[in-house]
Amino acid sequence: MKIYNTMTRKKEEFKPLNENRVKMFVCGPTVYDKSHIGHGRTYISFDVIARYLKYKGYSLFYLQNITDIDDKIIKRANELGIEPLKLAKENEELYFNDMELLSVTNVNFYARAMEHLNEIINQIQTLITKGFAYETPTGVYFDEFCFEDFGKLSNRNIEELNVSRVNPDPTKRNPGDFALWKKREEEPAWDSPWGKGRPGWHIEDTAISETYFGGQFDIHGGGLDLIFPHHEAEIAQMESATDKKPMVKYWMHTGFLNVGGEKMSKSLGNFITIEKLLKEYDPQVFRFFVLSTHYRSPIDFSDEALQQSEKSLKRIHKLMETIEEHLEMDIKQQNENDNKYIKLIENTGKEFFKAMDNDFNTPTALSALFNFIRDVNKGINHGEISKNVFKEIKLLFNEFGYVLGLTFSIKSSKIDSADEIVNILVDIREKLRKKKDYELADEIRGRLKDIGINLEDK
RNA sequence: GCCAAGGUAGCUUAGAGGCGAAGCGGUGGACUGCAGAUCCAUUACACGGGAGUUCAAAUCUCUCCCUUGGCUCCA
Repeated sequence: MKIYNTMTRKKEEFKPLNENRVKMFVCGPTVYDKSHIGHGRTYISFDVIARYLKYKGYSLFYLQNITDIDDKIIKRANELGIEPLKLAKENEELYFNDMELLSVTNVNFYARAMEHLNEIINQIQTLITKGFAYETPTGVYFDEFCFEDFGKLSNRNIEELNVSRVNPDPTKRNPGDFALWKKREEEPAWDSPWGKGRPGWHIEDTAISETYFGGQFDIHGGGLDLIFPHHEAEIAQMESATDKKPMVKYWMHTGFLNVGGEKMSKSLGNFITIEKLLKEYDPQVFRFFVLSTHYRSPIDFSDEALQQSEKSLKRIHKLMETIEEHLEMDIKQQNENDNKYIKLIENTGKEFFKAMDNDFNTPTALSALFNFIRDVNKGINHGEISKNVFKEIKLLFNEFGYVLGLTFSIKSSKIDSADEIVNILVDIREKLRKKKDYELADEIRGRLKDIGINLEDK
């Protein structure tokens, strides 16, 4: 299996540090607002990565942090007139809820920054003791020039990063030095050896990952936007604090989600929350949409694209439905074509997993799946498929479904769950059709359509 | 300016030296009282321009053009 490593900018053979144990850390959200579809993209991608690692037999521990205190949270909480931690808690719950709806279910542990204050303080203390960090009247800062590798992940050089900065804090040694601890008197603030204040942005992740993983782990992931400065700072902190290099064996970053070709932002008015998305689309449709593009590529969100995904997904569902029907029918348990189809099933599996092995290439995996669907449909039309083969096909789709986090089984149609009154109308219409009274039958269909109920004859 | 990712059929996306991909759409057909849905078949000069390397290039090299993102917080 190969994974693209942002550090080396190429695909590398995946070998965990410790036999088949895999430690994966992915940067979680700052819970100052509802989550948006960009979060959805990133966490769906890592969910599939997690699923596939498990499927391959790795013993995975997937850790994610939750940033529950920072300037944005405080600002927003002040605007709303509530406690910052309360705001964080509320948004965190919404986040969990969104993730569950999107079938993002493989994080083993969520670590909140505020529940790791001791670890954060300890790590800062270590950095000061070892001479990487220094205290000033405004806070504790990391001295970038003490870490010679600074910039290695984002491919920048430290001199350039330290020339022009707008209004750098004059107490800092270098303009680019970043805060580990911000001294603040006003609430919310916590006690520390350097007085009251709160942690800087980058330190929580390394304090948390060191706590649960030690100084080194296999995979660190996040959105593309986190490479600089966030991940760069993490490397500097962790490798300086522990002296272990490299901190992370494989750095993985997901591409951006754009809306209508533009970056999603509140000022552009194209900001879409997951909550809003799910009012219009089935979560599975969004998931399929995300998986139809490679995780590192940018993906452009639009209604057209989502509708296209909806149709594609339906093609899969339809086949599953047809298979269920055939399993209930009186057809042969096996037949002379079985070998041919068993082989087809095997080859499809191979192709699918080969694509997944190649840096989690879900679009190619899906194209193997659709080729398979075409061949199976053809087989069904020719009456070539036996019950045994149908069962095998079902098993294969279950496997695919597990890895992708998609449910391929049939959904109850809207008619099934419709009101009894609608069912009565449908029954009457059936009788009219048998009597060939199409005029009245069509009127019923037409009027049901007017109120949003579509009837489709078998 | 610096760093990064791109330009592939009408659209959305894979692929990365040789065997012309997937989905959506278009067209034709099957099915249907009709419509729809579904299925099958088919379609498309596909690889931004130019030069080079090679027996062979969408894939490698050079060059030019264009797009997007980052360089302050951001998944």
